[in-house]
Amino acid sequence: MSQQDTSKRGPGRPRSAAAKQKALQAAQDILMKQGFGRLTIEAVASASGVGKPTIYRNWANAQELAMEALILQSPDTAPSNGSAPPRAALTAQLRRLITAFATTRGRQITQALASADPDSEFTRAFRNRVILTSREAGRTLIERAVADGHLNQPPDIEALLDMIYGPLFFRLLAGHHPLEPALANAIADTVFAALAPSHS
Amino acid sequence: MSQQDTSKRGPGRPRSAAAKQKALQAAQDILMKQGFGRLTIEAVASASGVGKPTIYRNWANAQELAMEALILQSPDTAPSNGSAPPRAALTAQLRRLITAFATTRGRQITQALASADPDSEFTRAFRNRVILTSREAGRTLIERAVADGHLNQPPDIEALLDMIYGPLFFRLLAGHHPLEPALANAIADTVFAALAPSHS
Amino acid sequence: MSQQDTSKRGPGRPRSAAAKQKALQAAQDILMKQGFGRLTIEAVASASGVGKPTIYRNWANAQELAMEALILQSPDTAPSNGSAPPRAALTAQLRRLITAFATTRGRQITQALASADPDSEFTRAFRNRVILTSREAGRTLIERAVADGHLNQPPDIEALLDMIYGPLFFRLLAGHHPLEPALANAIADTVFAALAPSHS
Amino acid sequence: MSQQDTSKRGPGRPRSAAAKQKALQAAQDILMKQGFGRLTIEAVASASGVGKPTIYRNWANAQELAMEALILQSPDTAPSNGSAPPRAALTAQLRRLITAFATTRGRQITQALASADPDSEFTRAFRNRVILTSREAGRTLIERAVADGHLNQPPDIEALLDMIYGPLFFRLLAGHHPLEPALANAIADTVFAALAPSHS
DNA sequence: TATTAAACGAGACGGTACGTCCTGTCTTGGT
DNA sequence: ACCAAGACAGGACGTACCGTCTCGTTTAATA
Repeated sequence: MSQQDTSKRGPGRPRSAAAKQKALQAAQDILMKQGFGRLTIEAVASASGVGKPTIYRNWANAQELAMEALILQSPDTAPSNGSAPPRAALTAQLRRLITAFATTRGRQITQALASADPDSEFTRAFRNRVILTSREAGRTLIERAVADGHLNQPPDIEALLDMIYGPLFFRLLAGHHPLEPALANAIADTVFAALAPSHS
Repeated sequence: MSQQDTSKRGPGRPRSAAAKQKALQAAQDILMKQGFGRLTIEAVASASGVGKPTIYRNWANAQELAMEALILQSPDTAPSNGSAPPRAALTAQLRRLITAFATTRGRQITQALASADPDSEFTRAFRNRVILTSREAGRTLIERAVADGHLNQPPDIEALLDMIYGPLFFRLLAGHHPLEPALANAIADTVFAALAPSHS
Repeated sequence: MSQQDTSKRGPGRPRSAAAKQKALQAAQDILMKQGFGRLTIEAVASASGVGKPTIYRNWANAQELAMEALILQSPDTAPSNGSAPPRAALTAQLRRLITAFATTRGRQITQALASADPDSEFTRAFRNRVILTSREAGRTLIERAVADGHLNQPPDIEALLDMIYGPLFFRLLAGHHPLEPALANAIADTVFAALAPSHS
Repeated sequence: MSQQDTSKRGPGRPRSAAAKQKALQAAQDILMKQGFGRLTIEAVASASGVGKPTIYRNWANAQELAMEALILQSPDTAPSNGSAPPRAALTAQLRRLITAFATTRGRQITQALASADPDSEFTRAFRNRVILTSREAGRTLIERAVADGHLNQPPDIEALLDMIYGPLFFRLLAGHHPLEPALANAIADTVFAALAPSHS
């Protein structure tokens, strides 16, 4: 009888969800108003009224806190709607991503990724939630298009996905070119041109 | 002739090239042995025997110093050799980039880009030297291939270039997949498949 | 009654008396071995193992720290023993002061007084503890001698006290003449000559 | 063309008295407007347009420069006018000193004396010019009064002089009491009471 | 219901690095 | 030869955060 959880929890006061929430809220505010570089534990503690040790109980350092705050700000990593034709679906998803990232948040995500320990559990979770969901949705989309005969089987799906989603982060990171919606069409067109079924 | 320069120089003792060089050398050592996060002005000053004010006279902060040190470490951004067939030339260039970036240096470059002020003059120079030379070499390569009839004219050359070079930085930044040489072939193949001349 | 204090203490970790003590000890050592000019916050921090911010939490600057260290070094500003005849008591007190000040400490006290903010609370405390206790003891001594008929009432007691104790600091400050025990007798004799009761 | 100019003058450019004067003027300005603590070599160089090495050629450090600037500001160390009765002459001299020192300058003189190397030649000169001229004038005054029978021979003239002039510096240094003109009378009266000829 | 262990806020702790200022010395080119 | 300008190595300044550690005060599960 699956009694939910064996409830192995020591005695004592449980962690306060409210404190964690207040800290996250303050972190989001600071990210928006002051930027990634100003997101210090001290600033969050003083802005939220939460004690520093409580923050350290929930996150190992400011990067982790920033990543969790950035995850919460994720507007909607919702993948493309299933029924649309594949090229339009991919274009639409990329367009949504570009719109979502072309703000301060996009830059902050690259900063978080660059400064975080790449092997930490938190970083993995951040990557999954913020980047890889879209990339996995893209994989699904491609695979379905292949199955439906709209595309040839790509020889290296991982490389193809990185060619689709990499340009966004490249522009955010290097800043050599603005992150414009037109990029979405160009990417989708190139992918579909490269994998177009033979005669069609 | 060759009057070189009329030596327009303000009064006062000129900056010491030796001091700048010592600081850069120390910065490179620290980058290699301790990583980007340990590259502090204090550490460079103490390791190089150069005074802190002298360092601040040459660079506004540790990021700029790191960027200049990373530029100097650039092994060879030499573009592809001209005479090879275009696809092989692109593959070779990407392969060389991947080899050069798959070390600590690649990660450090993303960290520098992510943490630096994107509008600073120094950042612009860093971008040009470290990233855009390769990207521009790619542009030349593509344009020549188009002119020679090996490729169709791409509708958006900027997007195409970002699809070629973006995946490298994407993998460095997000770490979801290792930066392997096989990526070079996959990218080049995809590009040439997408832009293959009509009948072929 | 006299409920002493209900232990009014704010929240948070209380200041560490040990840290303060270690800093003071190091400050005293530096004063003795290297002099007032070498008493820097950095030196105290590094010699005592106390963090700089902790030092700044207790003292606003090196002068204040120096003053507190000098107070602690006060050997004994104990006033003269009551029962002696007044002139001998004054001579003895001056002699003790001269002996105590004719060392490095005397010079350091003038340096501290000269360099400190004259209106700060700390300076006031220093003045009271190091200088004015002796001066007030002198006042008591004079007043008792007047009451006992050994002296006439001086017209300006403040000026008289400064004539008694000023010469010591004058010599320490200007260095035109060494601070010798003979000065004690000369001062006491002059005072008692000036205020000798009429017929005597 | 550049005919040498055989005007007999030592080789090389002569030292500029103007530069020294400009530096001293700037030092005085800074002393008046910003105080002793702000009198740095850098500030003087930048305010006066004189190069730092030139300043170091004339003074070994900021204290010496401050002392020379303070000497120049000496309003009038003129001793008392000879013909007046001795007590009035002493009172008048003390009054003038008190007026001159009760400004910022008095405090600055104590700061200079306290911070300077007591054995340096410059400090000796400063002491002589700023302090001891008055004190020697006092000695002359006392000695003449003794010779004229207005005073008894003091047993320790050095101590007596320090009892006369010490109180001024004591008040400047310790700040326990303002430096008021009334002090002049009190001191003179005490001295003349102590050394009044026997029957009077 | 009382106990009790852990979480809470506050804030001090030892540190590290910051970026600035000043020191006293040393090149420069100009006069 | 001396000047101004200004760069140099060095070192202290006072501040900001780091991540850890007491404090005294809740708070809620357990006993």
